[in-house]
Amino acid sequence: MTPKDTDRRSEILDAAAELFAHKGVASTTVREIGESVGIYAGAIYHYFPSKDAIVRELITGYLETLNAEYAAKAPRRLAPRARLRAVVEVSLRTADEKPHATQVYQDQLRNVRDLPEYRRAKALADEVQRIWLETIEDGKAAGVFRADISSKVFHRFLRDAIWLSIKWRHSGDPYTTEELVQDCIAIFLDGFAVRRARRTRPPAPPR
Amino acid sequence: MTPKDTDRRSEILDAAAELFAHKGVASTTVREIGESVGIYAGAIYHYFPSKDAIVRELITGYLETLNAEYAAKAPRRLAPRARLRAVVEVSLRTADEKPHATQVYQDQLRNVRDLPEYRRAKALADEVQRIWLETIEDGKAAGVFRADISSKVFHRFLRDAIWLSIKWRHSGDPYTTEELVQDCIAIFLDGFAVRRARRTRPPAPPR
DNA sequence: GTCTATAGCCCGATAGAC
DNA sequence: GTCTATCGGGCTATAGAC
Repeated sequence: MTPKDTDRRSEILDAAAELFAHKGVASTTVREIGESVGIYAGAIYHYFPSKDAIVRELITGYLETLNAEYAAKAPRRLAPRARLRAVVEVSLRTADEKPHATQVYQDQLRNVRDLPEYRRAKALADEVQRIWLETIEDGKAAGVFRADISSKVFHRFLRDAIWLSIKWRHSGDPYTTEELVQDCIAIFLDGFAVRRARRTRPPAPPR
Repeated sequence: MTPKDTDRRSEILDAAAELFAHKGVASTTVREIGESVGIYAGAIYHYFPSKDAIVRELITGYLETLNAEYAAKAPRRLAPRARLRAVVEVSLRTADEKPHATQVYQDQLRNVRDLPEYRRAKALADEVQRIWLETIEDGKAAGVFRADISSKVFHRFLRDAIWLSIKWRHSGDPYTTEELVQDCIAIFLDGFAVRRARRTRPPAPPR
């Protein structure tokens, strides 16, 4: 495959991602994808065997990046609070860098997770969940997270809040990802209620 | 309109809601809606002028119910913490009672909020948001909620966590709505971290 | 009020020229 | 590698019989 092919391929992938994220996969036509990169619909099929193959590649690529980033930036040796912060930060930064793929993943996974073509995507998604739950369980075992709330419930609340943040951010906000990470950790770990008795621990160091 | 008409109409509405929620609006055909109530596609158009009119009625009905319940169960005279709890509880119970309409609303609102046919739905959605923000701002003014976190950010996190809970619940869980409300309030107000210094206030009274 | 039948349109995907 | 042209099919919505 020549470099030109690679360029064109990823051009198509990017254009499709943007359309899918904006209008939904079902409502986006192959013709529209072609138009937005300046070729005819038929030519798309020179690079991808089907429309669904584009969706699949977007989702798989997103999940691969996410898992690689978790492994690099949120290793198990970190203290639970620091590791959870790292997991949150990686998730938000990845959503920042690949907002369209993130959106497509969230919109589509439920519809496709049981299809045999998506076996690999499902395995990658399961690994993401495993890392989240391990982080939470380790924190409970260390006594820094509350044992009276189910790990799965906490995981889902936090994950959903993070996922959906891509729908209300990027509107030209001055609100940075770093601020979002801080607010996220502040709310989910320390709560929105004003504390009667101040905690003795200093705030988490900036990174 | 005879009672039989009314029955048939809401039968169609319910069947459509279930299909829309499960497969997405775009991927659900009018034929399928007809099949699931035992009539032909053409007959649907005797009750609704278009497929979109069904979607619109579902969304508007959901938002009307939600606003009415807020007014009844979460009046402004409640203390901020109690009112926030009531808003959360009403939101979760309404999602429980109309899971399909809730899902359709969440899936569709972004796509349709600027369409003139959805002016009324948008106004109702704006009122929902106004109540949430008022509750949060009142709590800040009373000194029971943290002033260092943006009300909008907190609102979005909490709202998204609640909304998405319909996607992972109702799987025959023994986990009740009441437990979910409690966990939700516990996490979002008091945080998931173990507290070094115990709060002097007793736990919120059950209702 | 519900049926059958179909108009009219757009879709994903393919074939073959260049 | 991209074009033009088109196939086969599914869609929403309509028309007219009963």
